Amino acid sequence: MARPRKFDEGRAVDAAMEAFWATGYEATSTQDLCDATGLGRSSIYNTFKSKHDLFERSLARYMERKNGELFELLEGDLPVREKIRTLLQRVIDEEFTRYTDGRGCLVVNTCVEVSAHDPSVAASLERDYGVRLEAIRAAIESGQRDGDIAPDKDARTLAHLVIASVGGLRVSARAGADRAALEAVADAALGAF
Amino acid sequence: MARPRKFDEGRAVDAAMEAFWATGYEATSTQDLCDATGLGRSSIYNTFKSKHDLFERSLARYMERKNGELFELLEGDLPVREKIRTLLQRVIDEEFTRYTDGRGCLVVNTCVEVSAHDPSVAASLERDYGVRLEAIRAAIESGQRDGDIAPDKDARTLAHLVIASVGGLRVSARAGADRAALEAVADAALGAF
DNA sequence: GTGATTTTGAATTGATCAGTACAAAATGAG
DNA sequence: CTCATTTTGTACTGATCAATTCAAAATCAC
Repeated sequence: MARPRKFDEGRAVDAAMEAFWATGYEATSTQDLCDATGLGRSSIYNTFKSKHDLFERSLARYMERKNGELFELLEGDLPVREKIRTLLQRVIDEEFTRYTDGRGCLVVNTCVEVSAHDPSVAASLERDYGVRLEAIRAAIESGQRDGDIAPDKDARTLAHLVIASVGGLRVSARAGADRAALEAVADAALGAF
Repeated sequence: MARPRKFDEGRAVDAAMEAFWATGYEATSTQDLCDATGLGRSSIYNTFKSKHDLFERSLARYMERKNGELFELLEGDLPVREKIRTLLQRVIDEEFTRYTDGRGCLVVNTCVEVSAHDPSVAASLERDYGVRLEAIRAAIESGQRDGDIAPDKDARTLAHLVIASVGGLRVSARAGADRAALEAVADAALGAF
């Protein structure tokens, strides 16, 4: 029928995601996106409606990837408290990984940088928050049935606490807190369980 | 001697601070800064070296203001736990104040948006973190001497936890968590005391 | 091969970016 | 008043912004 694409759309979104993740939405230019994806401007605008559209798809891809890791962890057979501990430890490890240092988490970055000025992105973030909340809440309730966590505690609240702890650790890491301090904070947060 | 300025430098920094706070560093243009301050470009560049310089002064002004409020709270005569509770409640109230909705906290915003790409700003944020940490730690130790907080707990760790809780609440608010959820999270964080 | 269809690259759009040049306006010192 | 000094407004710099235009290149159905 017609000339075929010589690039993979998914890989392009992945590459764009890396760029937005490293630099932020505003500070990533369309030229940066061309460089990162290896595509020309025409290919990008022919495939995606706009920089904004490509960003939303990059963000969705990031959420998909990160939530996949989260679900995998939660589906494992560790005691729930250990699952949460592992989650928080992973966040700390990520924040202090030398090669990716400073990127943090695209979801957290987007919450702070774009959500207030972009209703569509805000809705996407809110949906994602709900997905994570529900998964963590279910894991905690399961832990309560197993007797790992006191049954009188509100699983939903604990799930909110886990999510807030992740955000808090990430912001503190960016603010200059050292690793030992964040590990102590994670321990303290686990004390609520 | 010479023609006098017809504007107040401090008020100009205040106005610039509001602009950066509302819109972020990258998304605030020098024209926005002219509009916000009411100054012409010449006056701005004659007074401040660059947009970056004005940003750093705006950030310093914000820290000064916010830390002033914090010190005032910590110097009061509430039990320490109540001081922390008040601090967290204020953060939640701020995040849900209709007129300023979405601005969040300039320090948190800057941690996420700027710190990784700007060593000078990162150093300023780290210094500020240290200032807040020390003030909160001292208040907690004082509470331990008063018997309000168990003396076997590490005051420094609890102070890190307070700062991380503030960051976590602010990120969660931007992610779409509702007020009741954040108040429950704040209560849970207070459980560590 | 021919034609319909799509992708691609290069050039270009007007707008906006941060920052500067420069002369007019405003002041106090003498 | 006159002069030295500083601020101010306007116009402008070259660079870069997101996005578009358009024709050449590439493919498949026929």
